[in-house]
Amino acid sequence: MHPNLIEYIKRYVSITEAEIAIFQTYLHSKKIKKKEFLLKEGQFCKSRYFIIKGCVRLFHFDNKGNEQIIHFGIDNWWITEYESLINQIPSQLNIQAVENTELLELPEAYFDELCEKVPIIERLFRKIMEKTYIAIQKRIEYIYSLSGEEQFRFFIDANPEFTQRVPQYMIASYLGMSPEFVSKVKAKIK
Amino acid sequence: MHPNLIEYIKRYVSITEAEIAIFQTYLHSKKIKKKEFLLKEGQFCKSRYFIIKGCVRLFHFDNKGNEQIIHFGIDNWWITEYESLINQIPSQLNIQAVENTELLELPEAYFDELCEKVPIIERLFRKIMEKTYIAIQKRIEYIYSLSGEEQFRFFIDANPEFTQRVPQYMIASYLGMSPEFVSKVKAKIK
DNA sequence: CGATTCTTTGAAAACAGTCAATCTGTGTGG
DNA sequence: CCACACAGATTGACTGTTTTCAAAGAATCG
Repeated sequence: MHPNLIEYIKRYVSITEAEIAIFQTYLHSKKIKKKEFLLKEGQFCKSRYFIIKGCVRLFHFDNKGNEQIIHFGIDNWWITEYESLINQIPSQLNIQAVENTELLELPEAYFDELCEKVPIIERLFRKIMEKTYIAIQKRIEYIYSLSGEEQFRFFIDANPEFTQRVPQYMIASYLGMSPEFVSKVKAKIK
Repeated sequence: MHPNLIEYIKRYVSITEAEIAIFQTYLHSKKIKKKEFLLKEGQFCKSRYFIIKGCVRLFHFDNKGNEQIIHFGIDNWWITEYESLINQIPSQLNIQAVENTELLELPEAYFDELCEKVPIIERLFRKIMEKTYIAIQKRIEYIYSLSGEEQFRFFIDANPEFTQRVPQYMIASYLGMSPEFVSKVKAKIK
C-alpha cells in the first residue's frame, strides 16, 4: 500500500500489517490527466478515491449555467460523490482533475465485504466522516459570519500553497464569488 | 428502547433484538425544557443525543455578537457537537431547546466499548454520517446557487410544518438572513 | 392588562454581481 | 525564437439584492 495512505490511516485508527495487507487487495491505482473526469453528471459513482498526489474539483452547473465548485480534493484526501455512491442514483455532480492526479480506487461493490473482513475499516470511515463533517460545518459558519472579502482573506491565509496551485477563478467559484470580485479584493490587499 | 429509535436504526442497518437490548443499556433518557441548554459554549460535549420529540438549535455568537443558528435538531434526529465530542475540546457552540424536548443520551465514554460489543453500531453511525454529509453538502449548493428569496421559499416548501414550530427570526438566522428581510419576502409571497 | 418579545414597514446605505473593455501571461506552431 | 491565440486576470461604471437603522404594530405570556 502507498505510504501516504498508511500514514493517513494511522492518524485515525490502530491497524496491523495483516489488516493493511487485506485492505491493499481492494485498492487499484489510477491516474488521470489534468481536465480528465473521474465522474460525469449522469454517471453512477461506484468508488471512493484516495488522492495520492494531485488535485480534483467536484462541481456542477447551477441554474444560470455557471460552474459551481462544491469542493476540492488534494493530496491525502478521500473524495467521492456520496449521494450517487450511497443512494445508487445518477450523479448530479462532476469530478474533474485540476492537475495530473494519482489516486487509489476503492470500489464500493466490495466495501461491505472489506468491512466484514477488517472491521477497523468501518471505524476508519466513520471517523473520517466525522472529521469531514466538522470541517463542512465550520465552512457554513464562515459563509454566514464573514463578508466576502473576509472569506477570501481567510481562505488564502489558511491555504497559501493551494492558492498557488489552482486558478483564481476556481477559488472564486468555490467561495461563491464572482472572479471580478476576487480580483478586486486581491488588489485591495496589496 | 424507544420505538422511534428502533425504527430509525432499521432504516440504516439490520439489527437483532439482542443487539438492540445491549444498545439499550448504554442509553439514558433525558428531558429538557424550552430554553434550557443541552450544551453551553466552553463546556465539553460528552454525548450524542437522539431526539425522541421536540426541537433544539445549535448556535453560536458571531463576531458582531449576533446569534447564528448552525442547524436545528428535531424528532428522530441525532444531535451533538462533533468538534467538542471528537477532539475533546471546549465547545464553541451552544445547544438549546426550542421546545420542551425528550432525548436519549448516548455517552461517548462508552461508545467505543459499545461498538466492540455490537459492531453494527459502528456501521450505523458511519451511514448516518454519510447521509448527514450529503444533506449538508446540498445545503452549501443551495446557499451558493439560490438568492435569499429563493432560499427562503425553498425552505418553507421543504419544511412547511417546521416553519410553524419555530419563530421566524430563528429561520432567518439559520438561513443567514436578517429577520427584516425574511419578513419582506413573506409579504411578497402573499 | 402590562411588559416583553417578535414581526412588519420604509428609507438609506453597503456589499457584491454583471457587463464590457483591456491587460497579462503562457503555450503552441511556424 | 517569434508571433499569435487563447485563457485568465484586472478595472471601472452601473445595477440589484440584502442589510441596517428606526419606528410602529402584533402577538404572547405571566
